[in-house]
Amino acid sequence: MPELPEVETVVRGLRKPLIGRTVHGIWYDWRNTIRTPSPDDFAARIDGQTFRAIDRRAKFVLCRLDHDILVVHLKMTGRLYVTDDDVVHEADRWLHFRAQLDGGQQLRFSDARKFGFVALVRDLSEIAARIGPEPLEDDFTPAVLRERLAGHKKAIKATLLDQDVLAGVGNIYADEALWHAKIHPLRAANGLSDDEIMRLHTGIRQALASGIEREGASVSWYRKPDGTLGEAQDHFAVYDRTGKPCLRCGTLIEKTRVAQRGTHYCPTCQTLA
DNA sequence: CGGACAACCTGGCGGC
DNA sequence: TGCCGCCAGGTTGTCC
Repeated sequence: MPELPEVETVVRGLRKPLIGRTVHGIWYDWRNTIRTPSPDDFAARIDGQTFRAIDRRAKFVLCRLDHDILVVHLKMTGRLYVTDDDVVHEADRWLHFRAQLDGGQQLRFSDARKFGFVALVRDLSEIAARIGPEPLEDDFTPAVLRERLAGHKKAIKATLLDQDVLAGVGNIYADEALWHAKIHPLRAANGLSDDEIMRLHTGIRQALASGIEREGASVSWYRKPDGTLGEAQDHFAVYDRTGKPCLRCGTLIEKTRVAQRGTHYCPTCQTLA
């Protein structure tokens, strides 16, 4: 599911039900779901801690407890939600982790593909050493983008997906941002003109802001914490629009592969030369 | 360093 | 209906 807009939507939806709640025990059924520390240490450490704040960094959900951070990565199919103890949730079919809360509620993590994980750390750097700048922060300027792209001569699409270069952009929003900027996904990252970098900077922020505004893209697995669909997919310019007309010029959108990822673009608006 | 590719896993979908 | 191959929003590690 989850790129920056989807994770941001999850974070916003979890604040109200989670902040102020205290953990009283955990349950899990898949060893790899708890990345660190060991399940026994995890259980002992989290017990009795209260959720104080919920934030996002890149695609990580950061649940700030009294002494630790409960970090959750949703990867492709992760879902994170709070329900009453006795509620059977539609996503429980793939439930792998649960934290019992006071007040008769539970924080649940479900993940059909089991790529996602939860972790308990003092600092995010323990599991993610280098993460690029947050593209929606005020200090992310075109100059910062130019500096981040310098030295990367591989395809701009692949570079945008690199979380060390820039935080939070994934396959959907990379395609959308490049369409907005009228840049071909195979252009060299360090070969963009100043004007193109300006357009890409705008395109990245526009694509991500639009995604957040629509509360994420429910292409297949993603749901908001309340279980309902996001609406960003109804406003894509190129992603999942193969064979449909470009919203700018009418040319049919094409799909190819860049960095082993499905890549959608307009062959007229986004050229290599 | 870059690029290709496999791994980690499962589910959904289209085609036959 | 059943089976098969392919695809999927992410990340990491390996090999050349």
